[in-house]
Amino acid sequence: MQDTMAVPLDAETKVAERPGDHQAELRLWLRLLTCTNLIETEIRRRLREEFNVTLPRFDLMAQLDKNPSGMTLGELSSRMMVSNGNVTGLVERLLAQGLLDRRPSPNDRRAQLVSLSSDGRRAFRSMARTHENWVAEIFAELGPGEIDDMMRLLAKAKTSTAKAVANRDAAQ
Amino acid sequence: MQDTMAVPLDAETKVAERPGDHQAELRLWLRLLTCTNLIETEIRRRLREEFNVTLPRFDLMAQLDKNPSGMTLGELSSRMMVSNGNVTGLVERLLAQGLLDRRPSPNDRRAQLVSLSSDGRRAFRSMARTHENWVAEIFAELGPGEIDDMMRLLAKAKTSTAKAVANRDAAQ
DNA sequence: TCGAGATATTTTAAGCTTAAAGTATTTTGC
DNA sequence: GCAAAATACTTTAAGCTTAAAATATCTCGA
Repeated sequence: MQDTMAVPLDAETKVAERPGDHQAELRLWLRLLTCTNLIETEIRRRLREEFNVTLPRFDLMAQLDKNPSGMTLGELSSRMMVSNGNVTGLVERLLAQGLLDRRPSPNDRRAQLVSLSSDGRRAFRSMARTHENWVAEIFAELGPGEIDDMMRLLAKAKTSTAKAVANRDAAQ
Repeated sequence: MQDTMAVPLDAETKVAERPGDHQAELRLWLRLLTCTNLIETEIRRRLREEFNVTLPRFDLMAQLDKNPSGMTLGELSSRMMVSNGNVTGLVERLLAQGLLDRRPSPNDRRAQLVSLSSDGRRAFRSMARTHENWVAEIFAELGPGEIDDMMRLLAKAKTSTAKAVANRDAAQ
């Protein structure tokens, strides 16, 4: 029978061949999204309540902490996977708070380099230590083996998604 | 030695006792967030490009499709896990598009019932079928066993998070 | 029944986010 | 060199999101 033949189909073909019957994947996506949102909401709430900071600002500061020599807005944009215009606004607000320093790029008059100010670095280091403990608390019930399993499964989901994105891009 | 004693500590205590050394959890959270955002961005893009609809509007319509007799804004708000004010705006925009019907609640003059209009239902059914195939394509490289594993791990992460949230709430 | 508290919703102010268009500068190919 | 293309960034308009305050209505107990 057609249905039981071991024809090697690529993932895209498999999906196209069997419309309907994707409940398992749909439930997985729903659960993945719900779970991630649950954690993200809690972390946003704690950052706001304990440090009066937003998650995007925290993330931007984390990038700068890893790059002490400074980054351009374009580098921040691609590392954070957000638009250029988004970074423009975030940097403005962090500069206004005195958490960032800004200087012109020595090579390129279009670009500017931003880095953590000493206040910014001090604030970030303190937040990061606490943040790490929050995350550990949130995942406390997962054992080391389960963490490894999840890392592996997420890596696979990521490459699977990348292929779907590539398929879509190829089809215009 | 203290470090090797098999003292039964609950998750919260374990975290508090060993500040630092939570790299594995931190990397897991980063990967979970990145992977979910990758998928979410792709789905948002396809919804916009193929159907000119946003993810929040699609989600709201999905709730109404599951509840054909209509829902109050408050029910929508709690099912979607977003604020009341958020739902007010989404419903306004969907009404303006002619995708929703609205009527006063028969019991409660404060509340209103919204449901999909016939246009809305037709549009949603069409989008939902395609959306299901997108999700299947995105997770195509995961086998049934891997989907089950991930479902189980996410469920565990969810209960673990719920406990962390409860801990935090208990501490004010 | 009356008033206090609860509930359903809206409004407001602030911030995040994007796509698209615009500006300034640099790079590239001839 | 110089024009065209690429790049770095900003601006704009639109939408999403929240917390907090405000409004309207309902419920419940004395």
